[in-house]
Amino acid sequence: MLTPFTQKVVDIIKNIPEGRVATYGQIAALAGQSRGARQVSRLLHSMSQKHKLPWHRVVNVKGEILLPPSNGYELQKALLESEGIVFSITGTLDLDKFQWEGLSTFTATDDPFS
DNA sequence: CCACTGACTACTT
DNA sequence: CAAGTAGCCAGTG
Repeated sequence: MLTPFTQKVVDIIKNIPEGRVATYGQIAALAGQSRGARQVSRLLHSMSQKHKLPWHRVVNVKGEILLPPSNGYELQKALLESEGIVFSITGTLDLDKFQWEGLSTFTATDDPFS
């Protein structure tokens, strides 16, 4: 049995639109845990396999990939670039441009079904 | 059930 | 600006 928090995190991640990214802390906050960033990361690890989550759209608050080059960094970077995300020379991406607002400012923009 | 671990973040030095 | 510290809490054995 998983907690409601977990369910919500999964749902939120599944709702991240292509070409956008969200931070762990942001997702945690949307799920009701303003301090649950670490749990989000854990959930990503555990649930992504079972729920087929777009874990590559989740980055840290600096807009950079956390994973070490030997464990998926390049994969995530490639996936994000294929969705339109552009990385700067420092290996980070522009959160000002690509960070998902989380259903607040977008609302009807990318919600054709709902 | 208890203890350990961890794709984090914010604050402080 | 870089490094250190504390808080957070669900999964797994």
